[in-house]
Amino acid sequence: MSQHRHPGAPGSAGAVPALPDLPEATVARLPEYLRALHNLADSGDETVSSEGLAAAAGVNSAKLRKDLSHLGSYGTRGVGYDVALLIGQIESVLGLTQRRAVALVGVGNLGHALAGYDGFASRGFRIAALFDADPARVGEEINGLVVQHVDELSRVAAEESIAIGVIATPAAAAQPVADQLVAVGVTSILNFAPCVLSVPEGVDVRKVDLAIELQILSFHEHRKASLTALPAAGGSALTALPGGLAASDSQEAIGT
Amino acid sequence: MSQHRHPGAPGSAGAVPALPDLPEATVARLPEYLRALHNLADSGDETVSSEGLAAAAGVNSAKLRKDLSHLGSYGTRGVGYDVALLIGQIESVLGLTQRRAVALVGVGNLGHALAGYDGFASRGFRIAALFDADPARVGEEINGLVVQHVDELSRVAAEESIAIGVIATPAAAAQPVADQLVAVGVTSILNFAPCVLSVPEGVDVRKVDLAIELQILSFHEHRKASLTALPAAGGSALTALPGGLAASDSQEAIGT
DNA sequence: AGGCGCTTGTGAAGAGGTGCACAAATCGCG
DNA sequence: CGCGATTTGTGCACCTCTTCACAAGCGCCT
Ligand SMILES: NC(=O)c1ccc[n+]([C@@H]2O[C@H](COP(=O)([O-])OP(=O)(O)OC[C@H]3O[C@@H](n4cnc5c(N)ncnc54)[C@H](O)[C@@H]3O)[C@@H](O)[C@H]2O)c1
Ligand SMILES: NC(=O)c1ccc[n+]([C@@H]2O[C@H](COP(=O)([O-])OP(=O)(O)OC[C@H]3O[C@@H](n4cnc5c(N)ncnc54)[C@H](O)[C@@H]3O)[C@@H](O)[C@H]2O)c1
Repeated sequence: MSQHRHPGAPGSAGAVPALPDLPEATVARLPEYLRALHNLADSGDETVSSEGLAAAAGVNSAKLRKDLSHLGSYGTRGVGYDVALLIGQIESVLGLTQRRAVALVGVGNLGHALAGYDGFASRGFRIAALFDADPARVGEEINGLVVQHVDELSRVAAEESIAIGVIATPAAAAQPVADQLVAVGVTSILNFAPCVLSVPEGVDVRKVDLAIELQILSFHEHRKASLTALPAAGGSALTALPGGLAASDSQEAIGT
Repeated sequence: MSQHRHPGAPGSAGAVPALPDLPEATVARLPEYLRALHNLADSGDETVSSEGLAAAAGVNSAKLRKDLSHLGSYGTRGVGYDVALLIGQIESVLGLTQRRAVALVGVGNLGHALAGYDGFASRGFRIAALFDADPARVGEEINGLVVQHVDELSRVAAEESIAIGVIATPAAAAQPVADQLVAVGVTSILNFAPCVLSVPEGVDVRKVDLAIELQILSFHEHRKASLTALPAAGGSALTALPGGLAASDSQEAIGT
């Protein structure tokens, strides 16, 4: 879902076990498990079965068990998993034992929302600095943080030990900003701008594009509409239009 | 990456070809191709090779060709793809020939940013209504739209033919809001709240959780730090700590 | 007209992920 | 102390997705 260049093995090709080397799909689900576990802990639950946790995380229980087995987690047969222990395990694997410092670049419409969001703090992150290129924005205070000019990035990155950069600038500025982040040593970037970033090997980029999400939903909406419209019609009109699909797409599923 | 329940075949199990039935992975990439194509079109390019488009979209060229072949797209061997034609094809497949109406529920911190974002309009969507439960927020005008009380949802959904619902409320309110959306006929939901939504079959839910994205980045950051720290150390200290990983995680990759 | 270089479309192999189904392990209870 | 109920961990088969490699097709140049 984004750019990842993790070669199969590190430099030394010997029998170094290294990290458990989780499947990427598992890594992507661990945070969801973690969130569900925190909910359970808040509810006072001390143990949870794979079935229960799977339901809370919205996945298949077999998948969950396999995921947890990958990180060598010790559940107890006949009982389930110890909630507190599992939270610790997952946080450890995800590297959340330390609170990572995040730098946010681009404090506009979206950047403001991100900067003002307190949900990051409770999930292992600390927004450590805000940057913008617009002099009018520099100096503004949001949630106790003062927006700094992007030229300060180099200095601040060192001071705050920035681990992750978040880009919320217009698309045109995203690549230069990414280059700047990489230049000061940031190796993880979360990009909200709708564009592809080119970064050197070893730097991870994840992208969030809301319009893409909507367009994927649109596809399914479109497909659902076609399916409900066809069975009565005959199904031949559609295959006859390879390029421009059927026109019966105005009522959609509203009123199903 | 979210909840999808699309059974293999529709009701009639006959030889109805129905829609091309694209692989889900392909569907997820089409919007990216579309964005890249629009950029090319703006640059005046009339044709593009799979290599060129793949680079612009950040994917492998073989993958791109296979994706496009799935939707029966006609490129020209020796030349490439006609940009304008391909844009039309993809928009048609994604159901973007009509501008879909989006309802946004929860006009808080994040909701404000979404409501004020003009990038949706250029990508096939129209934010048609804003809702909130807070009486203090109702009546506020954002970008020409007035925030309405969520109780009006039923009436407005019918009037505006809402196709997609976006949830930007606190997690606790997300499920009730989803239920309300489903009740008024919305079959596609984009959820920003960090929680699992339960919806009836036939309703598609996609989820965007920024904290999860950060946590995935954190994992890779953590892993990279371990890898650079180990080769010199020896590699045994780590396997001896199944639960609490190595402590050498303070310098990270900063200064690599 | 013919040949040459370029690019698409695709078969096939490989890699990765999913889910079933069941053996192994643990607890509680009689 | 043994037994049954329960739940984990995992081998295996299936499926989807990715990637390679190359034949087929197209346009251009001579
Ligand atoms: N607002 C949303 O809801 C939303 C939704 C989806 C995607 N996005 C994307 O997120 C990005 C930001 O959106 P927005 O609505 O906040 O835009 P915006 O114009 O409101 O904010 C962009 C900010 O980035 C700053 N900026 C520009 N160049 C910069 C640079 N080189 N260095 C540092 N800062 C710089 C600008 O001064 C501005 O403050 C855009 O790429 C947009 O497409 C936004
Ligand atoms: N702000 C961010 O950057 C950010 C980032 C990641 C995730 N999120 C998530 O997005 C959601 C919204 O975040 P936020 O920062 O905007 O929160 P917020 O509290 O600022 O806004 C929530 C809004 O939802 C409204 N609301 C509450 N219950 C409602 C209901 N039943 N019906 C309609 N509206 C209702 C509230 O009145 C409020 O206006 C949260 O779930 C949050 O975890 C936000």
